[in-house]
Amino acid sequence: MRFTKATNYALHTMLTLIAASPVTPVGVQQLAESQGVSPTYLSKILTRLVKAGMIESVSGANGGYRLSRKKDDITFLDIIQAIEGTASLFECDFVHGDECLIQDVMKEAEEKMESHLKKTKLADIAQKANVSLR
Amino acid sequence: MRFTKATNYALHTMLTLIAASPVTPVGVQQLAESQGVSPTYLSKILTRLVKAGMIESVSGANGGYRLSRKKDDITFLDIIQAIEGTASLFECDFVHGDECLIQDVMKEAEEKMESHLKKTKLADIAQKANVSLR
DNA sequence: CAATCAAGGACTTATTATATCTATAATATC
DNA sequence: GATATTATAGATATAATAAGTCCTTGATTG
Ligand code: SF4
Ligand code: SF4
Repeated sequence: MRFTKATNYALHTMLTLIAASPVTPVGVQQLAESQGVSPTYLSKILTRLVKAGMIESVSGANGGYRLSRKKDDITFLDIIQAIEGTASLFECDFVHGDECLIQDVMKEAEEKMESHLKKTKLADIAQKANVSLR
Repeated sequence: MRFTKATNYALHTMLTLIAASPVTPVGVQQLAESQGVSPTYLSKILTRLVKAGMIESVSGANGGYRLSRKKDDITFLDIIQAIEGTASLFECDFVHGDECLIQDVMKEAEEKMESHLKKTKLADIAQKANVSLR
């Protein structure tokens, strides 16, 4: 079990967008090039962020993507869940009674992780270091 | 990103072994049947637990698997790492300087989860409820 | 020795991740 | 209004990993 590369791309793109102008959109071409990934693929990933309401897209010439929310509202968890989904990391087909002690432990562990990802805002690290890719 | 089914099998098997006799081994046949998984596949999984030193195997007739450590030494994390490995959940090909703020956040989040899995012993829940499978 | 059991290698199948390609729709600029 | 630019979306392709099977070998019991 690993986080997907898509999550990695999403995080880096968001960092770039946070550092960029909140008005002038950045094209996927440019975003993709700096990460060494194909524009079409990155586009698919970013569309999920759009649907999650974190960024907005601008079609047409000079179009691209820009933030839709305030920087400070965006957490690591938001981005990760937009890409990876919100399903539990530990899935079990059966249901043994209302409560399962195994799942309880696993879920609680997961929540510890999510809690940290939720309280860490992307803007926190964006200002600390302007991450230069590649 | 999800935990694999192999981890699920490993956890359930360990719970069974903890509840079972520490001397008389339990055959993989029996362990597999109770979980609805093939014996050969489960065998592969259990071999990893053997190599991790948590259980020991007994070949030959009336053979099988039994605990090698004390119950109280075995944590969720032990089992999970024996199956899933210990690699970081968030991998990045590049190395941008000694420290990367993104990886710092992700690693710390991961450690929160691991910390909980490490402090929870399997024996804790084994005694609470004798999990009956299926 | 014969039956029983785990270990391990080679292989297959299923599922998911990681793309690519093409067509379509929206927008800006001229 | 025509053209270039750019995101969206569906279909498809490839790669990687998970999940499972099969068969052989070697250890142990009785
Ligand atoms: S005990 Fe819990 S984790 Fe195990 S099979 Fe039952 S519901 Fe699933
Ligand atoms: S900034 Fe960190 S996570 Fe991003 S590419 Fe560099 S090392 Fe990797």
